[in-house]
Amino acid sequence: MTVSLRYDDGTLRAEGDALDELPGVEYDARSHTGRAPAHRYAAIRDWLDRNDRAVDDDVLALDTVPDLHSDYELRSYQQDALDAWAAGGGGDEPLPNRGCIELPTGSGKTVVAIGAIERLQTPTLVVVPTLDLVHQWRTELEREFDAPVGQFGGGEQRAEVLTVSTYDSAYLKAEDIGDRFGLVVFDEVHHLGGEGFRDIGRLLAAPARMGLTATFERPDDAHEIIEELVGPLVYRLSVDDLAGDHLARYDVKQLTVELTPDERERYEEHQSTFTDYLARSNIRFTSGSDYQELIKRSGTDPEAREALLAKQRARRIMMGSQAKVDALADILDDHRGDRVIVFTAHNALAYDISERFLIPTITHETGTSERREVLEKFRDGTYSRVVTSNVLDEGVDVPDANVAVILSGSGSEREFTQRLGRILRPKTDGGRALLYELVSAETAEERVASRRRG
DNA sequence: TTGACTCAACATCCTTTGCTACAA
DNA sequence: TTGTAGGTTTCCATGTTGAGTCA
Repeated sequence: MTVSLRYDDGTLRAEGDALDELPGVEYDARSHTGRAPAHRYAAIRDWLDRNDRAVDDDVLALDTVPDLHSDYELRSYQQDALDAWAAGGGGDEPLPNRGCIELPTGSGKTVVAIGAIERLQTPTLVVVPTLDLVHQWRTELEREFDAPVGQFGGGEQRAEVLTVSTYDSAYLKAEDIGDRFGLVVFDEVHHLGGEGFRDIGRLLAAPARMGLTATFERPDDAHEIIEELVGPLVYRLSVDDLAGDHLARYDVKQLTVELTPDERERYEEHQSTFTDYLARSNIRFTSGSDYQELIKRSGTDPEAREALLAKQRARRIMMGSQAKVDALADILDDHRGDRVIVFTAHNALAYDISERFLIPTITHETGTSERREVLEKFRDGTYSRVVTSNVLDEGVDVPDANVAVILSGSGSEREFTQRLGRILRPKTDGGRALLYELVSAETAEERVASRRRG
């Protein structure tokens, strides 16, 4: 009656009796073997243990770990988050050491993971979206633990007891290394909802899983898949919960500006090209995904294509209106002594601002060395202002500022939260941070702006 | 090691009105 | 009656990143 479990290239192989009772296992009667995606390992083991079934478990191949001890003292909310995670939660049969934690940028998410590593004393894989974060995590882990730290990504492929990987490299290697870790930490776990990246979660057998993010929910509802792969949201604090204690207090000022008559005319023309097409072709946006229908049509229907292009042009006008640039001039004037980051939605606008106000700019076209130089000079005070598009939203260690100006942006709540996070590091003088949001009156931007505020 | 390139993957992209079929 | 879910699978454009290749 013994059930034997093995890891086999990203799946679990089960042999024995009554395999069809096991949760998530597909039984093949001919070969008398069962198969399940590797992420079901913890649930299957849990079921077997609860039903007093004998198990020959050879799934994990874990290296022995040195004593993983960190001197870090968790803040009370970090401790609460760690405890909630250890208890698991949600669902009918919650599994321990599983779940996602939502904490604002700058509140010390890394430290919660370090606490988990120390508690479990098991080989751990940390998965992060960018190489910048790979380096930050390596530095952190090497400082906290007396253990070698390996890396997947950025040209290195070396596994150690503690290993940091990009999502891309984890995707490529998951099948090979899926049995070598007892704990996996997904930093910026919302990425795991991506169509391809979710396979990483499926192919790993690690029973303990932690997801960290500042914005758990996804507009496409893929966080439900994340809950299945990592665990439910077990702990959550918002920026407002920590403002004043561990993050700076802040104010948001929304400034409404008018289009010039010429801009207004062009905006209305493009916008109506778009809406006229919608009316004519009977397209209704009853759900968010209906926009896909329009995009699909534009592949074959020139009018649909023209409608979309017109919409693009209208967006560009409202997002980069003259009045916004003028308002920015006033803001920069009012904040001569402050450290200001200006955000735009389009590179062209970022370059315009850069030229007009002589502010250094960072976009994805900025090379690594130049980028490093600009950030370094912003950090040491040589520059007090930076203009950027979407580059600094996530995964880059950006020096603190106290004023942010959103000249234009998408309706994404995530983008807004990340941009706000850039100014929330506690101020030495206890001062408040200030975020300006510029919105063109009577345009679709009013709706966009309200959407991103949740 | 670096830099320049290509490629693939991911994310956002949206209007305010009310179709159609089916289940509770 | 009322409320809720609903077929299809791919991609107009822009921004961003990591991996891989080649010099």
